[in-house]
Amino acid sequence: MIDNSLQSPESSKAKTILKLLQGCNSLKKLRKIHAFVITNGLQHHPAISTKLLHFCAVSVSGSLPYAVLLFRHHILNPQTDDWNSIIRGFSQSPNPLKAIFYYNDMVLAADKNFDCRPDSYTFSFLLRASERTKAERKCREVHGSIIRRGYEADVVVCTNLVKSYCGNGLVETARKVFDEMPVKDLVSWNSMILCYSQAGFHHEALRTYDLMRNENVGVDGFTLVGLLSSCAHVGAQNIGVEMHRMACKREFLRNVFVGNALINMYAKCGNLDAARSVFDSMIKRDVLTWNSMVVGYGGHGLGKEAIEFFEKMLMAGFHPNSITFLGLLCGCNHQGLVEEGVEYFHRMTSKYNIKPGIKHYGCLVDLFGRAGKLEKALEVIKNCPSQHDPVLWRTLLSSCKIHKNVEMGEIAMRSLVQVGASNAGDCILLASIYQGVNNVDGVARMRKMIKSWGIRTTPGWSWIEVADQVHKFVVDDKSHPHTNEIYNKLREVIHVLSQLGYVEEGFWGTSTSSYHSEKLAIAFGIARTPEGTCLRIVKNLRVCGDCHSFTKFVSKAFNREIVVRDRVRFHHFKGGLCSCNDYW
DNA sequence: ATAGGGTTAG
Repeated sequence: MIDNSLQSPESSKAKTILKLLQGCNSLKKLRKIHAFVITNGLQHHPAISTKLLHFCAVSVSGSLPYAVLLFRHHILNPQTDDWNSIIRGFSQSPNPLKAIFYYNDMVLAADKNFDCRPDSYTFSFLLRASERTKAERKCREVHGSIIRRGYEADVVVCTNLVKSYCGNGLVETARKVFDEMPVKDLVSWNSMILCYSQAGFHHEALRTYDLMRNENVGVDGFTLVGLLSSCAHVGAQNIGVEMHRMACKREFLRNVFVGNALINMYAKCGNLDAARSVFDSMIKRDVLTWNSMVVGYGGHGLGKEAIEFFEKMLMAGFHPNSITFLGLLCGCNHQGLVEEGVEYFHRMTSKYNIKPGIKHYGCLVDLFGRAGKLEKALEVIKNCPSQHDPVLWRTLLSSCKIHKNVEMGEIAMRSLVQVGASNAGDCILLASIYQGVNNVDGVARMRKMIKSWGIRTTPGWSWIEVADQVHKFVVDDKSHPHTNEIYNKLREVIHVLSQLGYVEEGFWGTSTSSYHSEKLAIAFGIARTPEGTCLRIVKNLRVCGDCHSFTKFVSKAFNREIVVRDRVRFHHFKGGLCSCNDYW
């Protein structure tokens, strides 16, 4: 029957239809073609129905419901290709679970019909579906099927498997699959690196690159983007510079993704000049390029520059998005540009139709709070759609600490308790507010609260990059292989500083014998880098008053520029002063 | 005929 139809005059019609399908770019045209197919009795012509199905299921101008219709009624005996089309269609649809259902049907059908066994393509689509459904059990099931059907050596299938496990939060399992792959190509390596980077395992990402280098699979733009993102997160500028060199050598600089990632890396490592020069050298830019600069300046507390770039961005014809405004507002915050910040906050909605998110409200609360307009800050929280968010109250609480406002601090604390989100950090904040006004009872109450809850604060850590190695320290860290050297150096540094007037501040006025992680990192940096080298520290919490003062003294006494990136912003220490003007 | 990879904020 098939052969007959190809021999008959209808075969020329079939050819026409296939050609029409190739140029089809809308559902409307598709319906016309389909009508033509039916009037000519060609709906069961295998080449045509398969092509039609593929188009409907996969093409952007196709239609998945239409594909289902074709699959059910026109394709009498679906083959692997047909199943693949429908599974692929659903795997990228809003309902990826259906892809898995179709796969189950396919397996049943394959018991009777040899022509519709799943192949490596099927598994690629299926894995994408199981990644998107966020069902780790499904992912494991699919893994089982892959092994049973003998595809565990297929590079593409395994790369998808790695991605799928990672997407489901099973990074270790993904790594195991990756390690067991008999053949790994450039894409597999890139995927593994990107997975780590996206999961926040930045050191693993960088370590994986070290392994990759020995494998002769090369490097491309994708590799660099993943690695640069991790460099940015851990503040590894030396490695980032190495990537930059590589990008220049291989002409990856035309690649917008690479350029953006470079700007971000330099900005996050505290080197805005380098970020700027990458920006200037880029031939093509997009919103992310501009955002990276605005966010870069904003994060450094350079509100004026952030605004300047924002205005340039508009003139260049780019549309700002919610991230642009986050950078802009952040810059206004740290420079105390209250009027400007408020103005941009309103313009965000009125002119650009961007709904402010919780972060934007947080910026506004911070903007008022930092500037001492605590009533205004409170008003913002009360008028905000998500006024039960602990982050906003916590922001207000820290503003109260800056301005030593007990009453407002208690309001913020009460709200935190009310929404059931108060933690030890909040108690410490309020305690230091009490401490500031010599309210002994208050301090004691907070101490008791922390004790009775038995909650511990987030452990702090600091990173420093010395000679292409990132070293991590926690409070009173003794795990570093050169602990003795570091502690000796630190004691020596403190001795030098104390002769210049530095006094160690204890927690709540008590003397303390503990060393915060950044002190250890700085001591290590001084011990291990040549004089004059800039030290770059990244830490997960805010800088405390004592460490801030310590770092200022170090920058002067040891003639070092020190860049500290804390959870919120950058501090550039130089000659005994900090770029934040002691306001952070 | 049909496959796998991308950066900001959090």
